[in-house]
Amino acid sequence: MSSNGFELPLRLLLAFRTLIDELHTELARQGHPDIRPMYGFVLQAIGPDGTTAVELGRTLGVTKQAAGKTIDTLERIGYAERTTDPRDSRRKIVRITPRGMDALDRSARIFDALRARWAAELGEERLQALESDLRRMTPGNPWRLDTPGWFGTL
Amino acid sequence: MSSNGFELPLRLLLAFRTLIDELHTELARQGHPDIRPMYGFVLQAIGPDGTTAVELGRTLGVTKQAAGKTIDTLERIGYAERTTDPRDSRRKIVRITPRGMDALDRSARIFDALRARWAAELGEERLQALESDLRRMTPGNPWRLDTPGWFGTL
DNA sequence: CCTATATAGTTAACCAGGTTGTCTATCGTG
DNA sequence: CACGATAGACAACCTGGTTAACTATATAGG
Repeated sequence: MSSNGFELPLRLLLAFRTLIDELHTELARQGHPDIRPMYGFVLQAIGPDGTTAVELGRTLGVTKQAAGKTIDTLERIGYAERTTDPRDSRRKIVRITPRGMDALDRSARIFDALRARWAAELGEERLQALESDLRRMTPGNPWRLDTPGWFGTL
Repeated sequence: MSSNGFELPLRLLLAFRTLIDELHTELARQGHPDIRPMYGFVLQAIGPDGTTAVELGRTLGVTKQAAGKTIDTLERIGYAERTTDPRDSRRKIVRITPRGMDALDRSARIFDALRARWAAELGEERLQALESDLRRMTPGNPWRLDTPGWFGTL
């Protein structure tokens, strides 16, 4: 069956989905029940220095309006906040709140734990080979995902 | 960097997305410009013998209403059709049209070609190891994806 | 100095694909 | 034959996208 080209994409998706599901189960247990898969990516994309709606949209590969809506949501649930830029009053700097940082830190730790589980199951060597192979077959910068909603545009 | 747990899910998603993008570029070139990523999965889930909305929903892990909407779309663009079941007039059997079959056949061939490219790049042995590892870390039946829209519900 | 152009952000209308809840028609069984 | 279960359709709503239009501010040029 490994010669069936249909399986490869399916397994990649399934593996991703499995990891994300496990992450969110654990995140919910640790006090972040209303976080959704993409929020982690978005917070990561905002970065420690903050960003603006236009820039975030550019990073994520969506329109500034879509980025703005996402920021609205993140703000509403307390993971990000908008502040004005004193040097350009058109701009509003989006920053991650302490609660957002907490979610991000926990995500990182949970992902590490999940990776460790994979390593225990497959062996560190095989897992490193897998990661290296995936790195080889995918574009360089993993942040330019165009992810949020690209599967919605399915 | 391979010890950073964040990278694994990202690369899995990116790899999936890359394959799907390449598939659709090629599919568009071969006369199926308006097919969308999930249609292939859905057609696959419908299968050669047809199915019903309820059953399709069960297979894909979505509600029968969502399955019904998807069937509407597939019908509108000519990839599927509804026929009534003579033995149970409540049921409507959804069948793949010849055009739908054409898309499915081409998808299979394109996926095989993409897999061959991976094999050429990584070596057949490494690729088989990768597939086998992914199989080991994901649930058994790849069809029970819960895929359509799960990332929309992101 | 003052006008023209570019940029940041917001709002509105729409779309796709999901959800829940409700309703109708048909099947099948006690 | 009546009643419960099942198939499908419809409506209202949610989320996360899109395009288009508008406001406010910044900046460069004549």
